[in-house]
Amino acid sequence: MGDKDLDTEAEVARQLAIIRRGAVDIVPEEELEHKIRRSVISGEPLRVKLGLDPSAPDIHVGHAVVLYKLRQLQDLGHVVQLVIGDFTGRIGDPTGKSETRRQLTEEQVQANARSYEEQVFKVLDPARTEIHFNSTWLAPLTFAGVVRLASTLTVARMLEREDFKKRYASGAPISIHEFFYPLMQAYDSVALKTDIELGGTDQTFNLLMGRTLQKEYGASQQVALTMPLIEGLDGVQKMSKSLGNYIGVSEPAKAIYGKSMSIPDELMPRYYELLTGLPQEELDLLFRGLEDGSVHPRDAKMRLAYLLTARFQGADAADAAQDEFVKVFQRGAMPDEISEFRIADGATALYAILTAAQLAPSNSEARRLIAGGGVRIDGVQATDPAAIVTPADGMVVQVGKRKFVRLRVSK
RNA sequence: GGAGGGGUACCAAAGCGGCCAACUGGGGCGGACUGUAAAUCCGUUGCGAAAGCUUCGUAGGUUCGAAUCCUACCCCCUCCA
Repeated sequence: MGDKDLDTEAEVARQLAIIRRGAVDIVPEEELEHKIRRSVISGEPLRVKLGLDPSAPDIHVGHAVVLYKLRQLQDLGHVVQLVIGDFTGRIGDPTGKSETRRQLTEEQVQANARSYEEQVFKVLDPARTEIHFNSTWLAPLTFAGVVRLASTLTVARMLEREDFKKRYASGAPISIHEFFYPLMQAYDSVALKTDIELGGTDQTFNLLMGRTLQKEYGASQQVALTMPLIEGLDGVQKMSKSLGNYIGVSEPAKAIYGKSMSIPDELMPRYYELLTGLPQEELDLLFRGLEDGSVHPRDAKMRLAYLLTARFQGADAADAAQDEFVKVFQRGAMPDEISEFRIADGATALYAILTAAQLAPSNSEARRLIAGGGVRIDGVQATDPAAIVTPADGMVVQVGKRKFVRLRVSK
């Protein structure tokens, strides 16, 4: 074996190690190794696919886990194929939700795609990213083509999929067309000659379907690379928009910072591992410090919050968010910037002000908040639900720990 | 197609003629403690300033009075075909 071969093998091993880090599963791993070796020798980058749902362009930190992995692959010289599922989105995701997905217009799809780009490029390298729309190859399929697609697998095989299995077992309805969702996603891989497809562990079935279908169509089979689904702010449920336990990558710096600070301590290592990209040695050091008590969990979390905020909103914004956090929550002072609310001059019921300024959803709720001691005016607790207040220009009304509004009196 | 069971607030789940705006648990919100963590404790959780008004699958009916009884309809589940 010559030096060149040694170099090649070292490079293959290096890439494998990086790709493996944090991944739940690589199926099959030997194939990935072959693909990498071929790529290293030929200088041809691997094509790495990620499918995106066109209807929900709100990327949160949970998605970022996968994006980070993609970024690592890009840094290894490979190319990312983002597939906007504009066609897929039209027939409904088999999530078991009853409401039928509404059809998106061309304009909406385009707008969502742009929104995706903006968010995704906070992590990905645009120079190594291709964006595709799967209507390009799915829309022209004839019925014969569709039948051919469908003939590649059996109902029993489809029912291996967890949510189908459950719904079938429990007697919940499964529409035939839902079977096409995995098929279409798999066909994307055929059309794009994908080498590796990424996804959360919930995507395992779909990713493997890609392999099956590629084989059916005589193409080289992709490797399925799954990443963990990260828990949301509550520390229990998977991060998702519908559960409201997410940190959105486009949220204001303050929100990203604050939400990060509110995660349970137990979740910290996971977030550090999956979202910060810090070197393993540094993580080990940190985790050891947390265990033996030499690092205060609060400080570790502040650093995490800072890293996340800086990643998605820039270092300057992260600095400001951290200063603000220390000021408002650790020292109990007022934030620098408080949104303003215009109010007419003259005595008004406090609860009415809260409702009008959207600090409370209804007058009844506002009254409860006051009675519960959750309302402050210029830092002074107000406890009388029937209180009448004469608003002064600049007066700050606060609900709970984090909601502030400055009153601006219009004459 | 046949037989049975069920639809109650964000979720789960009591209530089965007045004491029910509806037990209880979870979740949410607020307070105390703190590190906007966890755990714990307390309060609160339809709207309305109030009087009161609208809620218990939908629409009618019985009654002084219904989430509770009757009728029709819709939906779900279990077993059988």
